Amino acid sequence: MRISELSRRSGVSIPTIKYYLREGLLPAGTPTTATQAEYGEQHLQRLHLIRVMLDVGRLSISALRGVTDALADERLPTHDVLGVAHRALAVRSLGVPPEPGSSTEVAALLDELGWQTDADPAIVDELASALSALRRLGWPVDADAFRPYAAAVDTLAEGEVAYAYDTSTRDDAVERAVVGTVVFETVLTALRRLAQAHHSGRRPAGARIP
Amino acid sequence: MRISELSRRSGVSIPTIKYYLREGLLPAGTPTTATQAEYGEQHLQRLHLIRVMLDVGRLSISALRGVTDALADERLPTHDVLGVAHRALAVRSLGVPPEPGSSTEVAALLDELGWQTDADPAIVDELASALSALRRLGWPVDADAFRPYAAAVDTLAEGEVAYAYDTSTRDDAVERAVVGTVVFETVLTALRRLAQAHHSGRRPAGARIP
DNA sequence: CGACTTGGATAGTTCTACTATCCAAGATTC
DNA sequence: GAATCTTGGATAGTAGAACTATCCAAGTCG
Repeated sequence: MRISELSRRSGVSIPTIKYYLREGLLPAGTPTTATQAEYGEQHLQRLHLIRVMLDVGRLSISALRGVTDALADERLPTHDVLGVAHRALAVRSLGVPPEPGSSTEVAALLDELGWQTDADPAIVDELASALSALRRLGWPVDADAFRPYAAAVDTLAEGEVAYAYDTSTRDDAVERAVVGTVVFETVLTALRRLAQAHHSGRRPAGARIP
Repeated sequence: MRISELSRRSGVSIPTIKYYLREGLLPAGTPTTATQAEYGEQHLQRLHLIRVMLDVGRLSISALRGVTDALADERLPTHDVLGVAHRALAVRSLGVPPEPGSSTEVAALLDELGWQTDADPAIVDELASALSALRRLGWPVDADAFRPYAAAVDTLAEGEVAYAYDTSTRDDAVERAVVGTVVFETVLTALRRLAQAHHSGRRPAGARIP
């Protein structure tokens, strides 16, 4: 198919597709003549993937490029591509600088849980940053406050990883991991807010502050 | 204190503070003369809150304004302010339009869980949108796939709501709810990613796709 | 043959979150 | 009390992100 059909079937405008091509998010089609190229089903799938990452996952174009670059590097084994993709998904500059010691505190908790703390120092820093932000706002919390949250996501993550690896090709595994991480993240947070509304509504009226 | 001290103590530049004043995120100080005003500790606290919402929570200025506007409306009881704040936090235009029927499907699940589905139709739509996005990418999922996620956040949300209401003033309760929702959301997703890395690392090498 | 399409390049737009500059009134310092 | 900040308020400018529009020469289709 050519670009106009790709645009029609994906719902993405031609200028935007050209933009994604320029940015390297979408691999170039196979050229048929000097000024024309052919696109396949994988381009359509990739476009859907891009839209989901951008719209549902709120990823930036540059984070997305990190993922697609890893996908494009044929030499990398699945596990490494997953790592790269995972790191690309996690890029978020921490606005609140972590106070000294908070990273160690978080790392100690993770050690205790048996999780590798060296896997991704950026995420550890993010947790430390969240902890520091809470303290700056006057919340008397330590890393133990994160324990129930860790417990809650542990089993979820196990199933997700199992599902990601349960496929035949490297690209499928990476796509599953990326989609699962991003989409189910919004599912998780949406459900959490609904659960909060549910429990907030169940509070007896007397417990409410007038 | 005057603006320069507020800037020094908060770490936010004077032009930015002026910007927040213009945007109505920060209430004006009490004017001492025609061209000067006095700011208090609550302004400092509000600035910290704003920075956490923007930096940790990735909220937009307009979403933040929704929260601060609700806080500023003295007539609203706690529960309503929480509702407004909650809705302001949830604004995210769903890029993938939900397919027909998917909202009903999600609503059915929520009903079964005993959660009010009418509380916030926007969040239900968001879940429906996520479901549609997954299907568009070829995942054979239905709303039941969300069940373990709902179970995981249920107890978390219960504790969070209890903590938010366990305070003396309306503003404190709202601040707790907002901070808790936003900061612990990043905690939750960061921990989920660490848990994924942990379980991915535990996979036997043979199970990895080359 | 002539209208339309294509890939590629370049420039322009919209939105968000600031940042810079200016100004007159007031405060501070000498 | 004069000279030098500082302040609050207004207005304009900036950087980055994610598109969007326009142009063009080469090629395709009826």
